[in-house]
Amino acid sequence: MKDCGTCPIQHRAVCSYCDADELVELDQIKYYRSYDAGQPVLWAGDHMEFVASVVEGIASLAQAMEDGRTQMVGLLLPSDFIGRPGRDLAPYNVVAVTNLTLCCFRKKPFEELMARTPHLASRLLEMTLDELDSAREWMLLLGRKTAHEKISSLLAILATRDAALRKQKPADGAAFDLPLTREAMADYLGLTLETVSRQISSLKKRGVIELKGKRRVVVPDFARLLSETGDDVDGGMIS
Amino acid sequence: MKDCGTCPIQHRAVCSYCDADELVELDQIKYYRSYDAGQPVLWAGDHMEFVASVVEGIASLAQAMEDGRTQMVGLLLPSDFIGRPGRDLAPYNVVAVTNLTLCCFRKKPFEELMARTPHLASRLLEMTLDELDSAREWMLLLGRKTAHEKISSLLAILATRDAALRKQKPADGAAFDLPLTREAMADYLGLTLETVSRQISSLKKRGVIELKGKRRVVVPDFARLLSETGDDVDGGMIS
DNA sequence: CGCAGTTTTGATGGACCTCAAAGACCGTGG
DNA sequence: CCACGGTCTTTGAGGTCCATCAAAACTGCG
Repeated sequence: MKDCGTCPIQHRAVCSYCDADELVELDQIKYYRSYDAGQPVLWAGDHMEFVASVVEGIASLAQAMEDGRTQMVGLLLPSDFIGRPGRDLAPYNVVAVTNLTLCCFRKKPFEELMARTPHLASRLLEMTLDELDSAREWMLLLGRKTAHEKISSLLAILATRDAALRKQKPADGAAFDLPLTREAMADYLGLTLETVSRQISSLKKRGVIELKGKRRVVVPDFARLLSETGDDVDGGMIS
Repeated sequence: MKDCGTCPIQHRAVCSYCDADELVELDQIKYYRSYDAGQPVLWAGDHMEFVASVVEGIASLAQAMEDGRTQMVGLLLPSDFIGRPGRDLAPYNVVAVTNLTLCCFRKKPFEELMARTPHLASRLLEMTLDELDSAREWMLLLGRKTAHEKISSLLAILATRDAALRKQKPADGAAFDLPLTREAMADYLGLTLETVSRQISSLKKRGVIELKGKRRVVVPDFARLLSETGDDVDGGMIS
């Protein structure tokens, strides 16, 4: 049980608007839980006895069809929220992509607390609206972008987010880890893993990116990468 | 200015949890506004001076790329909400698909009211979570379904929603209007209008649907239609 | 009727999927 | 240390679904 005062996501999580009293209440119903990379957190249809904030690591939210086709519908990063007040059954599969630490809240008391304090509810509304925006952004990618643009967009987003973690803008020469396997990227982008691999090879061959080892990506010219995404060079990204 | 007491969406709209006092306050900041089919409501980047509920008709929410590729990211039906408290600029194009009536609230006072009353905020949270679910459902369709399954899914959803309007389950022989042009369907499904047309012709030829005139669709065997969507026959649809 | 917008249908090509095999990486155990 | 298996990745060859280009048919309307 970690202390909220040293929590790395305290300023962005669902509890970020809470005052000291509310944090005390939350403290009483929370517990930490960890998962190794690859482990499932929830299966679609599971009964959920908690809601949670991602403290560290990355989780994926995915839907599967009966024949095995899979579409990732969200990447859960530190401070993102898992679960929905008022809902019992998990609608999607949640899997730990990297080693993962969650700050879980027992669902029932969390819902009661939410009904009593507007701080939790209003922050959750903000976060949900943000997620809706990124889901819609992703719909454009899935429906209208080429394989080439899809990969470039994903890399641009990962680079941007990685820079944001250090409170910077993505710069030329920026390097970041690629936390996803080819298959996970394919499931996120609505492609096959072979196509993902080919497009990455092509970006590498054309000098848009460089690979240091298998997991580290270097972007020598960020504007060049952006120009491959199909988005407006300036705007495009909302979040 | 219509009376809330006779409003057709009073039990589902953002104001559905409001008590009489709150409705009085809302009444003072609201106004009706109508659009003909095809008319734009908002362009991406516009300054928004109102938020609104759809009272009657259908609007589309769409993103466009510079080269003209367009992806619809939402269909706004009666009781759906337009706009986001706390945001100034419209992120998407909103267009009236059919004749459309909105119940608009001046944005600033609406935000103030929302900060004061949890009723509005909690209903909006619910609605936003529902929209997030359908956006994610749509991501699976866009990323992983075939053209064939996409069209079938759209028709199944339209049939289901139409039945829900009369508080029924979709039944064999159910008929409904197709409010979208081929192009609008294509933009929603991430296809070209030619592909949409061909798939509809194929469904018609195989007897899965019948067309009465140009706009009316009859579904002789609803289970048959569902089996063409690629979804679980039973569950699949969340909303 | 003639015209503009929408829809249908046809022919062709290309982007991406599928199937297949080889190569890289990594931990384990002999 | 190297062999070995497992997982992930790359690369290749071929096929298919859907986009593209093009034109005809249909619809509604002045």
